[in-house]
Amino acid sequence: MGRGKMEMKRIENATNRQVTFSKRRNGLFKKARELTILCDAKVSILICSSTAKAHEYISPSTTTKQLLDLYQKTLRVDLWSSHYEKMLENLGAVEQVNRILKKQIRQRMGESLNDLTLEELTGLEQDILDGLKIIHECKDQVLARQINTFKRKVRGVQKENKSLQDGFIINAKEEDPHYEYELVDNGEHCDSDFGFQNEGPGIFALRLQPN
Amino acid sequence: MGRGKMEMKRIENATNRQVTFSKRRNGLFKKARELTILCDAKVSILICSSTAKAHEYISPSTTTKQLLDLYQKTLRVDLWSSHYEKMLENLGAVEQVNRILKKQIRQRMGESLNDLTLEELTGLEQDILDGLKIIHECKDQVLARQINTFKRKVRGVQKENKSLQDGFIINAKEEDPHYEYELVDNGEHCDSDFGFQNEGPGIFALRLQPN
DNA sequence: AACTATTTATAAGA
DNA sequence: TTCTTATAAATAGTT
Repeated sequence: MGRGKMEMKRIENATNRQVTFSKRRNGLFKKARELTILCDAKVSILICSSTAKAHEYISPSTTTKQLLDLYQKTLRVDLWSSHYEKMLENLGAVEQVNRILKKQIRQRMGESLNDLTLEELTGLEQDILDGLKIIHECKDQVLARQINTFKRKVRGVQKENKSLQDGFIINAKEEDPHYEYELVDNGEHCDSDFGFQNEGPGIFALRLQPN
Repeated sequence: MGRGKMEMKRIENATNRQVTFSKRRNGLFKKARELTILCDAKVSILICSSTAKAHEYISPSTTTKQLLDLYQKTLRVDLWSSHYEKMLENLGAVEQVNRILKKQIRQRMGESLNDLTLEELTGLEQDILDGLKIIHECKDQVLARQINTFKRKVRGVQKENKSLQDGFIINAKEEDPHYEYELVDNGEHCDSDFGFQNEGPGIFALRLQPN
């Protein structure tokens, strides 16, 4: 139908193929629409073009899913089951992992210990001690960092004070030559809450909740 | 296309409707077949006629299910969702829990600590110490129980020995009246592997594996 | 996207 | 259903 008979084989020219696809897809959908109206049928068309694009026609007043259900029912096929099974399997596996993880945490929190042997308890204890050691080291590092930061800050402030003092002392000396000695401070025994300013009283993210 | 223009509305005569349905269904399938060949596309057509009969066209070298999957993927719809929405949600939630649990365990093992504040580290440490304390208590209880069991056993054996000794001593005294003092033992400093007989060298069930 | 020469689909009738 | 055939519709190639 057109200027010359078409040979029934793949159109090699990609542009022509794309154009023909568009035209014929529209034609197909039109035919489907007509069938729907004239014959009171329900039609679903799914097309994936060679460029992997999806196209769909579905009769009004129905859905692809409805039609699929009807189709499965009358042709006695089951398109869902493999999906369903896969997902169930997946869920089961994840839940299993979950149970194991929860038990590990419970045991690390001192629950569900009754069914452990002495050797298992000793192993658990050792694991916890290992972790604790690393956490201690980490904490020490954090503390050391914060102390250094604080020291730097103090040194900065001291320097600033010194400058101010120098100016001040020049003035003070004129009135009282002993004034400068009362301002000396080595800055090491400060009880400031260094570094904690922004951490607030929030809930500790890592406090474990048994469940 | 035929003798006279068709009005686009349901054909009321049931026979005519059925005949037209047959013809047009074949026409539609033929068009689908041509589209498949000419344009290298994959086409699926599902039709449910007004008499609730199902009819299907599917491009060769594919299946309805394959095409549905492809279609869903490219159009980002999920036909299964109404079936599996809950399950998916469920899976997502369980996976989320899983991730959190894994992170907690990792942190208790001394990993992933870099993003913790000093307060969080301190909280984590305290949690671990709390758990450890309970585990120590539990271990002590297990030990105490095993020692008691052992003591009972020893006492039983001692009693038995005593009976045997009594018989033996009666015989021994006749030859050497000092013999009985060399057998006295309070049973407290035994280094037996009491209670470990059935636990073998197996892997400790609770040694945590990171990841 | 629009045109048009042709092919194709199909409605009605047999 | 299938065949025939007049006619409507679809569309390949072109612009």
